[in-house]
Amino acid sequence: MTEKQIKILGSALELFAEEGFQGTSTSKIAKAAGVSEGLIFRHFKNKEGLLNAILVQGQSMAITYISPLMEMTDPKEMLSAIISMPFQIEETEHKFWRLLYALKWQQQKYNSVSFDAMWEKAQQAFKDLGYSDPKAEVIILEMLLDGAATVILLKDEQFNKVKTLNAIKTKYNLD
Amino acid sequence: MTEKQIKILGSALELFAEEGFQGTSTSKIAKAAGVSEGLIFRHFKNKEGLLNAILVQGQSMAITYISPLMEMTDPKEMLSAIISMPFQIEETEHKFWRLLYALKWQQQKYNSVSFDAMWEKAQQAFKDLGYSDPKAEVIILEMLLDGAATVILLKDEQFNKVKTLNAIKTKYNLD
Amino acid sequence: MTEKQIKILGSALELFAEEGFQGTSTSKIAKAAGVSEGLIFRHFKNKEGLLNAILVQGQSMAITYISPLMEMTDPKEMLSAIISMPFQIEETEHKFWRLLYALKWQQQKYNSVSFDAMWEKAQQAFKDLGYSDPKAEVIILEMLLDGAATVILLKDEQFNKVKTLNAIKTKYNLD
Amino acid sequence: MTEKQIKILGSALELFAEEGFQGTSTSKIAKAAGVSEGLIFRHFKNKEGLLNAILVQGQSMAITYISPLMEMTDPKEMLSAIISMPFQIEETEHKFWRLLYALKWQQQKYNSVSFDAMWEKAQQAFKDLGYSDPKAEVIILEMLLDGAATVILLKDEQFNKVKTLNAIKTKYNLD
DNA sequence: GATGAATGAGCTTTCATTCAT
DNA sequence: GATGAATGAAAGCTCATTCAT
Repeated sequence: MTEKQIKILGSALELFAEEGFQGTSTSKIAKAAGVSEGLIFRHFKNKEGLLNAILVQGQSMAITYISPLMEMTDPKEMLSAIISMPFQIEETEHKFWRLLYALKWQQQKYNSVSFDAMWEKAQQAFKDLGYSDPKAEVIILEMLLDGAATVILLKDEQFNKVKTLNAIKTKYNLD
Repeated sequence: MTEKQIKILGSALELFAEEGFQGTSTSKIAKAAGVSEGLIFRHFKNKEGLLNAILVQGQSMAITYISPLMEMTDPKEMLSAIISMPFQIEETEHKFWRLLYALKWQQQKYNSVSFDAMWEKAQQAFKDLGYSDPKAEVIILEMLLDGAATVILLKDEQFNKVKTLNAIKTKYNLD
Repeated sequence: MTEKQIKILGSALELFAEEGFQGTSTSKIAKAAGVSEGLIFRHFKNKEGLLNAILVQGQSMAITYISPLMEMTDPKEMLSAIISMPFQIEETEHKFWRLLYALKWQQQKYNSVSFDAMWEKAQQAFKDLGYSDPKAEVIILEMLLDGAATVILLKDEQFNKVKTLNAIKTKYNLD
Repeated sequence: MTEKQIKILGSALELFAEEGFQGTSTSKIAKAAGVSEGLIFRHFKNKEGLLNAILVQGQSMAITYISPLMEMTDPKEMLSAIISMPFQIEETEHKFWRLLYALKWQQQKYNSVSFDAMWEKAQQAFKDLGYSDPKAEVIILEMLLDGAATVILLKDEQFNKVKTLNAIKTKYNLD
């Protein structure tokens, strides 16, 4: 990837996250990246191709997150790690997740990042810990973390992250 | 409101919810409503005016939901009612909430529907029930219900709503 | 058809005929027609839709030419009329035929105007006149008239039309 | 000429003939030739330079056709040879002639291949054979052969070439 | 000689909006 | 109130061409 390609991807991510995919024009992206508009299409074919490139990039980042979880053996440790995830989104990745969460509502085609395997393991963990309905438990945890991510991505710093995370962990007897 | 105005609002809501505000053209709305494109602008001035009209309409509907909660005195009953809310979104309102949730990500200006008063009461309820950190408790419940609504609005019927609702209520000792 | 639609069709025909379909930009057409560029698309959907509209218009004109031939009973009269056709293209229709002949080479999809029925009758006429191979005779006549039209449309007035027409008629014993 | 230059010329001819000069992009040519786009411009300066190179190439081929005719002394033999020309277009040259015929309609600047000298000789031949109006006779023959070439180049094999050629020769008492 | 990144102008098309009727 | 013709700006995208390597 050339320097300009990286610049384009960066500017596009930023703008897509802030103003939406449809709300961002390719000319705006080009200007923000300091690049001719044509170059976007030469490298990514489409506006959608540009989006896909961002998504692919993010996906490999997401895998970096999930894979260590998949190798944990202690159920408590694993659940704790899962729960911590949304609370540990780094500044640099913030934009990507904001985009991904926004896209969920726009079209069903953008489910690129899949956590299915992780939830499977979580269900096993709940079973190991003696929960009576592990399946329901996973659904509830999914909801909770989805909501947590939403709040963190949209109104970060309007609440105490550490305290909230600990409170959740306490609910699951993980501290 | 004339019949045509209602038709416009209905088609707009449907399309905005499905394809996004920016992703929906006024001509598409006009066609769907069986109305000339000019009429939209005569009645609602703007595309944004159309969105606002939908939002206002929805807000009064939302109030219908919240106000009975505000008059409940029993904390358990109230919390139970709050928790049930996302699980009871009716078919007819589905579109509206989908739009509202999607808009959250697009721009910060669309926070039209506010539940602040409700959460205030919820905090009091948690305090009454002897929770040690009612504030954190409210935040967690907000997250959980936001996540529940998300899942319900996006992949409805891929899980057992009744069972999940009951499981949550059990967690809060509400059954 | 509104006045502006007619203007668009007229300018488009002129430009397409002179500079080719691909060689003519919609903005040029709009400017020539004294019309906003958007209007072209509102009325004709596409650049290709515009071309089709021209072709349809021309087709009905062509039928005006052919239908009287179809009712002639005297074979000599009919052949004479067919042969005269390319030599009688009027100034106003010149542009249309130039476009049609140019399009033949571009894509095979533009065979809109069909003379099949006419050639069928011509074959019968040759048979009636005792020609030994009417089928070949028709093919040759088709070639000759196609070539005549080409020359007339491309380098009009570089030769004596009346004299040439008469010479051809003489060849077929039609004078 | 390097191998790549030949490849470029070949692909360009093919595409120009099939989709027109304006309808063919340089990038398409480059791709078809398996060559970088820049190379086209290094070798031929322009898209138009590329066309000219093709035309020059074709012209020398055309001369190969015409020059033997110019040395014939027997008028009948010569006319017979002229008439045969369009019916003997070889597979390999098909593309070139298609392009040349298409270009006639696009712009007047592309009259590269000239047969003037040949028609001059044809006129003399008609005179020698006692035709009353050799000039008109030449014009008619030009038309006929132009039409023949058109039909052959556009809808080859939809008719019997040999039979048609013979029928024409018979008309001119050349068999 | 050859590549491929990069450009900028121009292309077709869409879209929100206005206005005469 | 309602239509539909009309606009002009901006959108996404293509294309011939240049240039550093």
